[in-house]
Amino acid sequence: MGTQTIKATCVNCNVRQLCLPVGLSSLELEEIDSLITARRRIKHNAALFQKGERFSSLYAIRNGFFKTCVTSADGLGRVTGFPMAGEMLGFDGIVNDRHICDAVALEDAEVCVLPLDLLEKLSLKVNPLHRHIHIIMSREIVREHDVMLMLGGMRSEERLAAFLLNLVDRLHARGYSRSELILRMTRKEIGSYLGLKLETVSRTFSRFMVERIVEVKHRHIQILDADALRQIVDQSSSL
Amino acid sequence: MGTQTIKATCVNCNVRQLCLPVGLSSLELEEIDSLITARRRIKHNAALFQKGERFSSLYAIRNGFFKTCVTSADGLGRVTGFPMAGEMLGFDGIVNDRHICDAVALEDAEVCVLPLDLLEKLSLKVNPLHRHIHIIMSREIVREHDVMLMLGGMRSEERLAAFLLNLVDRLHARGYSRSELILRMTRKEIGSYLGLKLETVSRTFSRFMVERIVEVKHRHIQILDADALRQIVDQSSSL
DNA sequence: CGCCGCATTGACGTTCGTCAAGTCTAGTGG
DNA sequence: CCACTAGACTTGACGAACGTCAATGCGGCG
Repeated sequence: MGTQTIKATCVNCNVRQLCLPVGLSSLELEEIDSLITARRRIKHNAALFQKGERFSSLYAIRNGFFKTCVTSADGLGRVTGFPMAGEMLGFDGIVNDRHICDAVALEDAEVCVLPLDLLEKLSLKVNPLHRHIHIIMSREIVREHDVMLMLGGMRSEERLAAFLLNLVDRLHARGYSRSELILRMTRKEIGSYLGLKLETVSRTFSRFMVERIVEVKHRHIQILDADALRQIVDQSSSL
Repeated sequence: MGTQTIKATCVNCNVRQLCLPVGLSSLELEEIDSLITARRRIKHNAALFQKGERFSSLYAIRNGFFKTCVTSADGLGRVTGFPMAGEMLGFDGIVNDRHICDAVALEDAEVCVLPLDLLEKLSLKVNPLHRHIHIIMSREIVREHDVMLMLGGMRSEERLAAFLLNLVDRLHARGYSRSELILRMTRKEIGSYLGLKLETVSRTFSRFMVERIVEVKHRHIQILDADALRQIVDQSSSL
């Protein structure tokens, strides 16, 4: 089993164009590699971290697909995001030194562990890194911003259309088709993320099928008319 | 008019316990003061920055009350936050070098201008500052996180209750009453923030009055039963 | 093969949005 | 000082969108 011990580095990572090291020189890249103290494999349905857990590190997803969710007191939880390979997790934990949500793998996954204090030390040396962290956090702020706008002002069709377009765009940036995708999450999880009940998600999918906008076969989605989806998103109601 | 030129510094700022300098030594505090190149006075209804405007600086609110909003294509906009004295603005602009929303003063206000590149340079010298920026951005991520949960899963009463409690808490941290407040925004702006129509906001206020939970006289709010409000928030519907 | 979780579909109820009328308030100018 | 007005707010009647409850279908896994 010697092949299993091939060192996983940023250099041989297939999402290095999307992840933390974008725009760094190969020298700087090695510095980052040196800071990654560990990688963790997370099995399907296992948690990378959980609400209340002590914060110490950020995580970069090397491969796999996650959901972030809060499992509220009443038992049921709410999904707040679906991060995928090349994206970073854990920023919620910095402010109070504890994570405020769970991160659960929706398929077997692997992440790079980035201890924040090491990252901060390193960014004293590697100058672009400094700005880089700010950019990634700003991106997360903007992402949540967009979700807020969606949740506050869109109706079910608009939400689901925006959701599908967002997913397929991000997948396309990772080399996948821009018209086909496999959903890694249940209708309930989609609904939770979109602020809808699972039945509404299901009905809306059905409506899209009738209108020949998408082809839905359980979790396999084919986008037949991306322009129609974009049009639906754009007509998002005022408020 | 000599008194007008008194230098405004962090040292004599009455929100220094809440703002960027928390936890810094007086020496470090002076460093921060040296980095604040300018202060800006923003008149009621004027914009501190606007969507599309080039990003260069973060802003710390010295006094006054703002709303952040996106004025969408269709004319009407959506409010995404109500930052107040001691809080920071502008993180949305870092990622794409342009602001993605407007920041508008809801009363005459004054802000400290913090150019990001100077801030980054300074945090090479002043070590705690480094972590501090991360904490403040993390706080913003968590704040938006909470808004997402509200917008996705709460009904009108729960949203308004959460809104009032949040406002009064933040005002209390600034030395104001924990049971009385003056709303600086219209019903429409509240509704926009909460994902509700202004009529619904008005009706919900009325219901709270009937139940003797709050006393509402236009924009003057008196909280009669904070526990009842907290109870309403806690029973937020599942999903 | 049978079970169980996920998904779809239908009938019905609730909540909130829409439309509209009318009130209140602060600000303006005679 | 007061009438006038515009904008903010309140309230009511109605309708649309989504949630709720329930029955049924489907597929994967032991």
